[in-house]
Amino acid sequence: MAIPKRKGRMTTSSRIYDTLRQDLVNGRFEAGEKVAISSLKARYDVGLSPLREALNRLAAYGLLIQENQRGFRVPRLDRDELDDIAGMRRELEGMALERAIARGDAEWESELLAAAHRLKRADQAPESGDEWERLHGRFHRTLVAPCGSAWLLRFIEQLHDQFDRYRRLAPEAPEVRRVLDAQHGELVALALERDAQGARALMDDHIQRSYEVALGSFSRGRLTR
Amino acid sequence: MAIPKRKGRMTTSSRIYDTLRQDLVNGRFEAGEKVAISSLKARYDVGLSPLREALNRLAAYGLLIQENQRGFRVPRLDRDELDDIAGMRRELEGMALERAIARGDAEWESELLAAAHRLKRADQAPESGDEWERLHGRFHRTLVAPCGSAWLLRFIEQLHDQFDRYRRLAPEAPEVRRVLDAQHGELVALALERDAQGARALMDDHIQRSYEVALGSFSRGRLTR
DNA sequence: TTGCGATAGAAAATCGATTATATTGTCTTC
DNA sequence: GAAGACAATATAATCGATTTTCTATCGCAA
Repeated sequence: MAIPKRKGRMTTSSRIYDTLRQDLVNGRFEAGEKVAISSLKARYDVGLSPLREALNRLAAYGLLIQENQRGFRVPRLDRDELDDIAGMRRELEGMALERAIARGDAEWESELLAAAHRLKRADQAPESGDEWERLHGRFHRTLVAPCGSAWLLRFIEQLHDQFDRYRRLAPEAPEVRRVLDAQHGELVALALERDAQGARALMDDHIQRSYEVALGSFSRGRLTR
Repeated sequence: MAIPKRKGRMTTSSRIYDTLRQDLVNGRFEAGEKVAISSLKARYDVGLSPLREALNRLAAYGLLIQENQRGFRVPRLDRDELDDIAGMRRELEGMALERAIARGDAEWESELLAAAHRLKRADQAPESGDEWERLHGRFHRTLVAPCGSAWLLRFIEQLHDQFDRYRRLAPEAPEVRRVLDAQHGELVALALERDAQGARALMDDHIQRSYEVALGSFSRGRLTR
């Protein structure tokens, strides 16, 4: 068995990239805001070079907008773009889910059950929102993981990050939240039954409802920072 | 080789990004090769900072692999990955084409005809391969442009770049090339007739044949640099 | 031999300072 | 007053040098 590589191989660049990505997805920057590089330098206590490298990566990834000679901006929240992101999520995650159901093996079933269980426990422990986010992302990743297409997974990941920018700013919607949480379990059930059609339909509905929650980012949500 | 200065707001970073992207897509670097930063510095006659920023962007875009503390590598050419890329192209470009046909207006029809005509002329003038590549890319972009989804277009663009890494290394296939060239015209005809089904089917076939050409990158093509 | 540790050299990552560009504010002119 | 020119300031981009980390090689012991 191969020895697991040292996790410690991290550069300042990569660390700050991860941190900034999280902070951008979680709405810790005002949408549309100009990102003053020197203020980030102070805020995260890093040098210019690794910081700029991280910003360049984030711009290529789509979480920042880069304008030559004018630095970086946080993308605006835009209703049409949210529609686009949600629509693409439906298409791509539906596709990925069907394939995953066709290809996933017994090990996948186990991991899926585990991921769903962890998420369910987090649903009921409302104290740690960040932990819930982590497990939620992980559940959705696990669901589509064996779809067989690395590029499809990559795109889905990217869309999730974009989508979450909106969702995390939206006001809480406890009733919808309860439905969404329940759907996670139903998705697992349909996946285990290998009901691709049913699962895809449910995923579609799941994303649609999430989208409706995320739409809230345009009303009250924007102001509650 | 010096980086040509372009008009407009351009940074060294952006210039070298464009150049490197082209060079990577066109197979001017050996697949799997480790990219020695200092050799690039000499090759393109730029400083370390803008070069590293460009490399970071390219890694986030998927044309390079970044390994912490070990710099950058050109991704290997991998048969399974080519399958993946071609498959995703079929899915996404098919989807985009259907939507474009449903939404494209008269102006789109004009631009499409123009793009197809320019490409056709380039087909018959085999001297300038780079120009043909430019017009070919432009034609395919025009075809799907009014699909209505910026993210879909973004993903398609990215997949094209990935696909072309393989295609440009593959040996010439004049007979298939002739078929592919003819299909461009047929695609325009079907688009103008608003035959979404037919156009999608043809696009599927078009990508499939291109894929078969690109497969050649695994035999002789690899050596013809 | 084979494996281990030390080490010199190479390469990547980062820093501190400089240069180039954009932005802001002020003054002038019409 | 509004528009434009200019200077002052702020910020982005880049450079040259330094620090850190990897990698190849060697000597030595089992």
